Amino acid sequence: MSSPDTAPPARRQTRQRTAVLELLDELDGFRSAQDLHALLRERGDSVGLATVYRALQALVDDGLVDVLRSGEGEAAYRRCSPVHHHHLVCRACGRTVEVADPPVERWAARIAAEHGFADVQHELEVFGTCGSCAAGRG
Amino acid sequence: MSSPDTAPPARRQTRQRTAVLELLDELDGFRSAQDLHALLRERGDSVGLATVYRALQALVDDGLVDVLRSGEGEAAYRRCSPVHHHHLVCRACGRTVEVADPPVERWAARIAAEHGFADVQHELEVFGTCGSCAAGRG
DNA sequence: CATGTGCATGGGAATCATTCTCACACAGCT
DNA sequence: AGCTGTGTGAGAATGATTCCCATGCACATG
Repeated sequence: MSSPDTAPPARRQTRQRTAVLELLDELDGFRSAQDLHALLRERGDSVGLATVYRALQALVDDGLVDVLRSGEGEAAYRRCSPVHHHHLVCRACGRTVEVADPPVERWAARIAAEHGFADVQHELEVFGTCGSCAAGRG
Repeated sequence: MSSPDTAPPARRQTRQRTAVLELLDELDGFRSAQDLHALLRERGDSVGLATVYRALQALVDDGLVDVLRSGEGEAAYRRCSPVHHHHLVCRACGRTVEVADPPVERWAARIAAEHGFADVQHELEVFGTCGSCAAGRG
């Protein structure tokens, strides 16, 4: 099916793209494109905002980064493992844990089949308050 | 903390809010605020766009309507049952089925507890192509 | 039923994230 | 070193959603 005839994107390695990926590697938790752009500026790795968006989109396409749409419609990005997984996110500090969920996978497939749906795909995110944040203010 | 002393909002019943809710009752599947606004106009129930947004937000707060953020950051609304449930949405025609998922509920709670997360909440949506859409191209 | 008070309305401006435009720069190849 | 096409950047453009604020209407009251 997914034939590799579509030539590989052949991403060109530029200072900007490297900077974005390196920044994501250092951070934990989801960050908005605007946040990342600001962080890059502080660092001195000045990159245009549009370029940050483009780099993030390319990374998402390549499966190196995951996107999460926050409640306000602001997209948040995070460096993630390439295997299918879901997220357990602290709504206070943003700390994120990747989790696998075999049961949910099967459940989704079964429910979809029962209703005659094909080509199934699912999105699952779990939000909560992590231990540190629940304990004290810090 | 969140004490119930905050008096109930005591929503005022207006022609506009009634129109929005009635429209949602007739429709199946998630619709964007802009769509709903356009539909109301066609119907003759002219309502300001800002008012549609306000009415929808109020309905969401009251738990009468569910929101779903589409890939493009455009919010979609749908009249839903007040009990906790998830959605099986056809990505072609938008037809939606409400589904319950006891196993996922438990799984989420357990995973969260294992990682020390409290006050857990989860979001799960399943997307696919429904029978009608998969059958013929139209 | 007449009246008063305040939330609701509407429309256009304001906000904000994201994308587009386009001339110019540079990565990768020869 | 020279070519060529993709990547970049600054600002304009787009589009959804919210804000502002004068006016309107729902609801309680006398």
